Amino acid sequence: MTSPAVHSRPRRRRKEARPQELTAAALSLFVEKGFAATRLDEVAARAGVSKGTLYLYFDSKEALFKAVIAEGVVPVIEQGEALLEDFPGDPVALLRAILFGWWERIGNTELGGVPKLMFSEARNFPEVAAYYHEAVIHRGQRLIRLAINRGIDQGVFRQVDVDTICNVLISPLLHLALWRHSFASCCARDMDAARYLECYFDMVMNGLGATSVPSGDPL
Amino acid sequence: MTSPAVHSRPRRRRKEARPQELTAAALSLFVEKGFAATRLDEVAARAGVSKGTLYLYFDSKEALFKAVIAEGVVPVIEQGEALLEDFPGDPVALLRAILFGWWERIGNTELGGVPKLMFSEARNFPEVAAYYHEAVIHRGQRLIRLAINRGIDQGVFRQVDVDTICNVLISPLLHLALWRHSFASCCARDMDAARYLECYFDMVMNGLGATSVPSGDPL
DNA sequence: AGTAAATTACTGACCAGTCAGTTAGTAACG
DNA sequence: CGTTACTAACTGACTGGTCAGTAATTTACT
Repeated sequence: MTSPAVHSRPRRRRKEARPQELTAAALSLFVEKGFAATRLDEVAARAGVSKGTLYLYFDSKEALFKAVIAEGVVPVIEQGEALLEDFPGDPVALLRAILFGWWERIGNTELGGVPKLMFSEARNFPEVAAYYHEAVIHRGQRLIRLAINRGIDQGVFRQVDVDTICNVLISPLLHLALWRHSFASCCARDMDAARYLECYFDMVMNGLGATSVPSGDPL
Repeated sequence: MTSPAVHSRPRRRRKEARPQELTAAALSLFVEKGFAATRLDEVAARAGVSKGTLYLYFDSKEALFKAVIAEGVVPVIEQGEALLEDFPGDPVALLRAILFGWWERIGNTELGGVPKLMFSEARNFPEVAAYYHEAVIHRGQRLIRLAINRGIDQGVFRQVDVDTICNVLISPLLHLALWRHSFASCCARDMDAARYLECYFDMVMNGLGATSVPSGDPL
């Protein structure tokens, strides 16, 4: 037989671990190069298998996309919901925990590229977009809404249009994440994240008319 | 404007008007379908010519992209700079004019799709991104910065991190524009723009500690 | 006629998805 | 423990379609 280098070919059979390995590889590449520009050959190669194998676990490129979201982002939302469930601190600390937690667990990780991915591809893949909207956006909005409502009920925040302000509040965080995965690569000065976050949160608390602004870090 | 092709053969020679017709068609399609998903055949067809003609005026798809920005967005920035030059009102009115003007002239028009386009493609076309950053983003940031500085100088706004807050302030507007060109298509409820803008501007003014008259420390 | 403007037909690279074939692992038997 | 028989994981060459960019040709205006 042809017998190519036998030494470095593990070529194990790993039915159990494959899907996670593939979605992890796909996440990296999608975030790095965009969905359209990522070839399935590359995804497979990074996961250490061939493209054919990828198709044993996922029906299509789109199905892989959906799996990336389900494996990567949805669990973080669930963590957030758990946090809200039994949070000890005041509403300001809660809101800070949610917003800064988003940054730490999504924005400032590889997952921070997912919002860009979704904005870019929502129109091309409406089914994936609908799933993301339901499983991530909607639930994320709910988290912020509940935190603000708690603050209003306690008289810590002034009366605001809660449904609308959820989207305003998350905007600067999304913007920072989008920036990092687009212009930051090619335009010299990166935004200073810590400075940006403090400036942002300070303005938001003033904007909400927060009556007590603790400086301690809840996370 | 153009005589609507009476089936037989318009096939006129219109060297002067072609570039604008082509960039206009390209803008529509890029915004509608994304850059990668837009075929040059379509762009040419919408402009009423063939693909070969397109290549008489633009060297490549990327060159067309750049032209779309130069023709579409840059002039609006120039308008903004003219506005700043001789604006009669107070800093609050100026900032409102800039931010709401952005929405009216960019966000709420076809051009509102350009930020999404840029975030999506910045990494794939670093040269275009660099041009956009220099000709649009940088100059836009400067507009907001000058307005805020004017407010701080007059004691109308509190002291803030001006360089950073420019990016925070534009975020919700970008977010609304991005939303409209992505999830809005497939997820039932569109955001109510007027309501969103008022809620946003109200929060921002509170966040900046805006007062009509210079006064003592509000906190 | 001469030439600028535009069209049409073509090329070559690219890539999602397929499938006939290969190999790693495992069980059954001696 | 070794051999054989079997199965499921895996492979990679191939297909069919797409599309940016080019070249040959035709049309319209002076």
